[in-house]
Amino acid sequence: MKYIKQISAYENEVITLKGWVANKREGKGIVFLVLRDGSGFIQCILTEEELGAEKFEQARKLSLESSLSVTGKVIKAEKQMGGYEVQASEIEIYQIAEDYPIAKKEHGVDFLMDKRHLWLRSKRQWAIMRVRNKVIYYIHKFFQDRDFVNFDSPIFTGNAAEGSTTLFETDFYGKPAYLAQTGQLYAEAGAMAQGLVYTFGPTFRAEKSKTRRHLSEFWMIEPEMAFYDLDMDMDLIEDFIRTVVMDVLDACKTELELLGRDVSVFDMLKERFPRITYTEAVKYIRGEKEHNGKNAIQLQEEDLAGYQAEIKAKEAEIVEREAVVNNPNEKKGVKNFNRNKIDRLKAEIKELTEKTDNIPQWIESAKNFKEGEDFGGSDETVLTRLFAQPVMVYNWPTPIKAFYMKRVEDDENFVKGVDVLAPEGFGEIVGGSERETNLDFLLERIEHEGLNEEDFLWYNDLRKYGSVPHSGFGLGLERFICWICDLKHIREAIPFPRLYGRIYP
RNA sequence: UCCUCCAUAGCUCAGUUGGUUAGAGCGGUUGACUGUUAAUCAAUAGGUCCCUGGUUCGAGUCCAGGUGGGGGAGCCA
Repeated sequence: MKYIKQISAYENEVITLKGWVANKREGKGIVFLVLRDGSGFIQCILTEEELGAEKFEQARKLSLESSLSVTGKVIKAEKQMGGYEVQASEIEIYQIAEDYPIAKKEHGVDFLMDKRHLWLRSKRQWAIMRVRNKVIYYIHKFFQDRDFVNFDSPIFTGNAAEGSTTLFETDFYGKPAYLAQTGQLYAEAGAMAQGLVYTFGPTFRAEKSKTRRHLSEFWMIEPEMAFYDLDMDMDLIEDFIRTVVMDVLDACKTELELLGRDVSVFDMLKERFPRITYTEAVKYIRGEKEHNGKNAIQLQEEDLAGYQAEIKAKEAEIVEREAVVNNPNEKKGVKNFNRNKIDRLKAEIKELTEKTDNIPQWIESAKNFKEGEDFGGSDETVLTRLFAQPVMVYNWPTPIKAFYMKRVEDDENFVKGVDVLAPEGFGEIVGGSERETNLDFLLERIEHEGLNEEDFLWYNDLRKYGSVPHSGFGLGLERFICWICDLKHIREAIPFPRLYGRIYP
């Protein structure tokens, strides 16, 4: 069996490929077929001359997503994606597909989400899933290369690990149980047994969030390291992000090109990531402190003006193109082309308008940011806009962070947590901390959070039997993929997204 | 839970200050065209205008409530 991915090895040879019709165009006596086999896409040329009248007639009947095998000669074709095409001498049809619902035309998200099981076949989704696969592989490789042990945490848990988030409740032999929102506490037990561990599994949050950054079910990677302090933790995070991203860029050149991802933005990863304290970050957000002569508030205002100018330009273009469409002497093809362009421009304007509607609120909230609050999505965007690299914000106010984070020496108002914010507005991709080892402090925080102390007896044991400084972090897989692929919405980063109000398919 | 926008053909969308028979493109079907890359030409089929109620001589259009969805806030990875 031969696959499209290896096509270059078979130049001028006759091979057989098996796959599906991704696209088709016809002329008299000739059919152009884009075949996809999962490993890639290739154009096949089916002519009446080569196939004979009967087979050619079958070929003409091939609908989108029909399954077939194509036997033919591999020919170099510079113009084609992948550089080759197949001159077919024989075809064997498995099935002529029914009318395929996903057309070549653009579709709305709601429609595509209902057809997610088919949407996954589209080029763009295909590329994203391939990148996801490599991201997963290189994350494992990163940790395995450094002798971390993959350590699975349970999915059913008897308690909420962090008081704030809403969890999915389920019935566990008559007792209430929750789907895990994090594996971290269990990873800590693992680190005390293995030294260096990482979990890699699904987590669940029942937040009624409707944003492009949230999923109800997502995959998280949580390393936990014995004898690591916060600085060592941050060193590892930086090494981790740099290594995995570089590996993936190298392994997924075709896919990222297909996605139109500008990979040059990742050159900055070679430089050290900025590390700033929460207190400094607040000053940047409010526009009180500048970085390289750039002020966060001004940047937002410039962005807003930029978007508004873009909208005006697109509106002007629509007027021009509408004139073409309304010209009775213009050719039909030209009119259609312009009509399509207008459709797309309108969609783009809609998106830009959403941004321009939001930015003023964001600026307001940034200006009025109160010290001690957590960052909102917009505050993160404002902050990351100042730096090329991912930004590490550390030493957070105690009340807004989880109970298990270690207090900063001599200042109980702050804890040794770190959030890593991805550039380009992709938001928080990593959250980590050094863990509290003082049992009294822990008990105090557990009580303060309103958590049930009995649920944490086992966790507290870790502080009684050979307690050591230790740290870890959590990476949201889908957010990481969004950043690497430049995805607008997190729902594209996972095969079957589970989000508020959606469980089908 | 709150703010905001939206719902018309299989899909993407028009639909004027409320007015007679609701439109276009794509896709489908049929035919014409040897090399196309969402761009040829022609013909043709295709509608519970999201639901319920109201205003009106008359509602796709206005009003109220509901349902579903997009974006954002909160919360978070």
